[in-house]
Amino acid sequence: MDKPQPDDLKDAGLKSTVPRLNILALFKSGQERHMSAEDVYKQLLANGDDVGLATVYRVLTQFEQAGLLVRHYFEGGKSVFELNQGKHHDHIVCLQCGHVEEFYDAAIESRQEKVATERGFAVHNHSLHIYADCVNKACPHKH
Amino acid sequence: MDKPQPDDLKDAGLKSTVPRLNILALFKSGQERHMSAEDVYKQLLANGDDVGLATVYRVLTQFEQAGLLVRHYFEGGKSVFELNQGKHHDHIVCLQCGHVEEFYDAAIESRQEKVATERGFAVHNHSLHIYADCVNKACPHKH
DNA sequence: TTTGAAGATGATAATGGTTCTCATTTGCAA
DNA sequence: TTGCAAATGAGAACCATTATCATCTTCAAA
Repeated sequence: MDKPQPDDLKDAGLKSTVPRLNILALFKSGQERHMSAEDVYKQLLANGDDVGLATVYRVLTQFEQAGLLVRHYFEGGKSVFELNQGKHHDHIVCLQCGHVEEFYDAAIESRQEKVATERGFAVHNHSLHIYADCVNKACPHKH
Repeated sequence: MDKPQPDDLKDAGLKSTVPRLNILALFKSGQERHMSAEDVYKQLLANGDDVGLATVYRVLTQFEQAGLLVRHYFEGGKSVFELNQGKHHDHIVCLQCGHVEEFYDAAIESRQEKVATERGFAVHNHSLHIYADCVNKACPHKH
């Protein structure tokens, strides 16, 4: 199941509409894992899909609430979305080319939980963003 | 040296002006460690200082660049500043009352560095935000 | 398959945080 | 005290995002 199924939407309690199918398809295409609303909007237009920016924002938010997408608040103001693959991970963001790399470190995860509970907090979620520079050659990553 | 010294500004290469002194004094007063531009603006007005919002934003940014303040991008859109005390730390933010608690965990820090360098990144900085609920009684924290 | 109403869309206005503009004021070295 | 570069403040401008609302779709029921 890589191609968008109307069921993905149905299961999320959302009507299966053209904009929603297109947006889900875009994320599932995997070309770009992390996209802002603007990115999605432009990509859809480039694909010839006629969609409104307001709809993109709405759908992105709905998908987030439905658990289809995960939203990230990176530095820079605009939030970025990625397909929810179930498995949590954190991010390294290249300050030069904007490339986002994902990682998961069990030790970090467990220490976080420990720190929070020790202080009487019930963890909801967390975000760990490492801002760095791609070190080798001229940014091995895209753009 | 807890009261604002003109030298703090001089050392940062900034002219010693009334708004800058007031803003620095506010942070050094320690009443509120984490404040948004709006928070600072309102507090200054409440103190009887006549300042413009634009100036607050400008000064906050200058202080950040000068290393006097540290800026945080918590969820919620607006950035928050705190006095730079030299020692890095991360944050737990209560989703109910907005209370911010600081912590430092050496294990987490070193694992982060490891993860990043392993992937060919030169770490610039990072942000680790744990979003949680104060677990005991009705939010032991303020507001 | 047609139909109708709830729900979705999209153009645009509105919002909220932040930055820019520019005329006026201030800090400070000479 | 003076002169000017730097700083300030009021308001316009900006940008990402959300709200409004008239029109258009989806989909279940007939």
